[in-house]
Amino acid sequence: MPRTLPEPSVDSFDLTVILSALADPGRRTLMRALYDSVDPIDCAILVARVDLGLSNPTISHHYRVLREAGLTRTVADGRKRVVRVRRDDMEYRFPGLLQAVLGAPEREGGQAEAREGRM
Amino acid sequence: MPRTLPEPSVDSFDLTVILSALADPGRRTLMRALYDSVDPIDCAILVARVDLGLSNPTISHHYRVLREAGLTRTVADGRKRVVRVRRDDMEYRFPGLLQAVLGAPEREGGQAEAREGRM
DNA sequence: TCCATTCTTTGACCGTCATCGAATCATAGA
DNA sequence: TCTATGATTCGATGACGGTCAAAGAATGGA
Repeated sequence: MPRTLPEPSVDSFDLTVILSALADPGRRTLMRALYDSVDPIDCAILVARVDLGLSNPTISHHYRVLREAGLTRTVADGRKRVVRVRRDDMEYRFPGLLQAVLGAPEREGGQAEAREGRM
Repeated sequence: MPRTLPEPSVDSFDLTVILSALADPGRRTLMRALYDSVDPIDCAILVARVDLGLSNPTISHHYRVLREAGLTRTVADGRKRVVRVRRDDMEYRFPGLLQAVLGAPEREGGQAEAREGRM
């Protein structure tokens, strides 16, 4: 029987907590991978895909931080953990934030970008 | 003679540094006051207006963090410090980020907001 | 030149955080 | 029931960050 792990209600989102959660590069990497996918993803598969180079306890810690900030929803089903971004809730409380944080390149010319106009 | 205090070039903006800078409530308060104003503001006047309840060294520290992240530009003229948001640079590197962070209410029903539709 | 004012830097303190190894827990399968 | 597997918790450690008091520039005025 799947059970949803503890998470804050959308009304109790805290911008400080959310920005602190997004301030970590590893957590942003997880968020981007989740953000690109519409469907929920198996935690283990996601981790294997992005390869953060961190230990299992640390990964688990990061998942928890994201979930307790309200950024993700995690459903435990047996030994499996399925996670997804709380898009609607985030959009309701902080419109455009996820797109601005996850959509922009980390550094100048990071990923494939438009790169036109403006000097 | 006015001199601009050291700041990063727009090409060396670091999302981790910027989000960390914005993760502090006091710094966000400063940023909002700056963001609402089009013209540069005298640091002392700004601080007096928002009243963070912090010591002078701490305020100075926060100003420095914002500046070194690339969020603000500070010009020293005599004993006066004039600061403003680097809107264009931020918009170029992280479009929509400042609006998303500074425009949304900190908590549910924080400031005067639309509050319509959506349950 | 000297003093008073204002901001910054320094140094220290303390709490928080990222990280890992080891131990613990929970579940699926034999 | 027993065991193997995957995730979490615990405990420790090192680093970072916010804060302030005290000391140190820098400036404007007497």
